[in-house]
Amino acid sequence: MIDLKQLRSDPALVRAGLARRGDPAVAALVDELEVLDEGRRRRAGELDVLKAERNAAAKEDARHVQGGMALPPEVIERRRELGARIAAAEADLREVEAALDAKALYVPNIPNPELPDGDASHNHVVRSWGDPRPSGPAVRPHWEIGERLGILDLARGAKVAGSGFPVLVGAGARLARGLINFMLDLHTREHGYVEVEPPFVVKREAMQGTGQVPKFEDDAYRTTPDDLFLVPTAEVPVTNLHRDELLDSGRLPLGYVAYTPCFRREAGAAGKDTRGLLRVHQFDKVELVRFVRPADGPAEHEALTAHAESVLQRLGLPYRVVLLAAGDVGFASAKTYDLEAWAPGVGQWLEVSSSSTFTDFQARRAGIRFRPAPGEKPQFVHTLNASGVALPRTIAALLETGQQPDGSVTLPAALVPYVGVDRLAPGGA
RNA sequence: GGAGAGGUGGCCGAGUGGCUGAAGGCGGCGGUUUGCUAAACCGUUAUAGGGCGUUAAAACCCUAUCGGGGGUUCGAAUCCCCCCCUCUCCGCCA
Repeated sequence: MIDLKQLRSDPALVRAGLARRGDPAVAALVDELEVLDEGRRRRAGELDVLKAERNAAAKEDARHVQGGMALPPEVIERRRELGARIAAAEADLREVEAALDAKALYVPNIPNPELPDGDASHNHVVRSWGDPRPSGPAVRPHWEIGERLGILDLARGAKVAGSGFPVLVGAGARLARGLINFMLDLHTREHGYVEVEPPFVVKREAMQGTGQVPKFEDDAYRTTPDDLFLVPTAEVPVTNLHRDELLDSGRLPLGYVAYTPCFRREAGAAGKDTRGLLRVHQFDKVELVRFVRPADGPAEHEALTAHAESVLQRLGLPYRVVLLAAGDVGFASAKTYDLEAWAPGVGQWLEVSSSSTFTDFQARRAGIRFRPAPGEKPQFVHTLNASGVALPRTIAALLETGQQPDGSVTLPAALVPYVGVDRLAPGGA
């Protein structure tokens, strides 16, 4: 949520920051917000004066009545008339406030100044890890490997739920389960996260708190008649764990790790890189969420990114870390690193994690605060999250990286205890 | 799903129409006492919006907030209606 006070005190800075997103509609929105904000303050001020009048009158009347005297009819008439004026002014104010709130929810976060200018073509690789296996005709894509091993059944998934709902079978299912357990163990044991299993559906307010709603409502699966949303990421239920709370400052930083399935309609993304496991409507993901003091935000973001990276390192998957440009960062994010694993079969870097700091944007929407020190005023926390990591593309990279000439796939040592075998072979499920 | 009881500040808890932003307690903070610790005692301690003010703050003024929304009333934490949540009992059920 945009900070209206900041917009009022430093409109040039806010506008310049938002302009870097490259969306002209945002500037128009900000213009409207300023007008509405001005109107709201004027009306609220007028209403406060009327209410002060009513409160003073009520006190006076109370003395009168308790002194045993009845209120004269003309006084009651005057009070009624004041009440009517207040009611009218309230209705007027409510209307402006509703319009203001509705607009404000559509304003994205201000990109961090460190981000490169421009659109996605200006994203840049800040570091990489590992030696990518060369592609070539003999290096097959994961969907071929998966079907041949009998661990991936795209056709039957499509029959049951439609395209984009893959079915993992036998060792494939065990691989997914093993990956989830491996990642949860890594983050809880070595990185100090508290594991949670949150609800897999959330209320509209929760979606609004993290920024998926109202602007991106069509990307989510929504249930009727309860108006609950299937979680698009564990970020939503986990961040909202502390919605409308004043956190004890001694508890910060707070780190949670959660496994959930994730559901995304991917409206408008049809046809683009959708083969095999590249883009699906339901997938498994282990997510890291942190609540931190604002001053610690930048260092926490680097640490968080490193936690996600360690998963890929343990899995022996070469990857690169990409800093997103101002025109490409997500709506709620101020700064995002994408982690892209190399998939030699499809010959692409696959985004398997996105590590973001939302500064106080989500905290402001969701009302998540802390008191810096006894006696000081509460402040909004900073929220951060990173996938740690998402499964389908990681499985794609694992299959394509580990494939052998004989058709089998070797698994990284870290995974062997979790899957129970060190290689996947045809018929060996 | 049925019946009943509840939801008040960081926490517990009093409060059935005006004197209540709200008793009391806990916790926090400051102080007195103390060799130190503990205890005792005194004081203090909500959030938000706006005004005024400031380098920035504080102080000060107004308004709102007792689960959420609506209503009655000159006036609502308190009365009425709807909704949400929690607890107890019953039913159903993985």
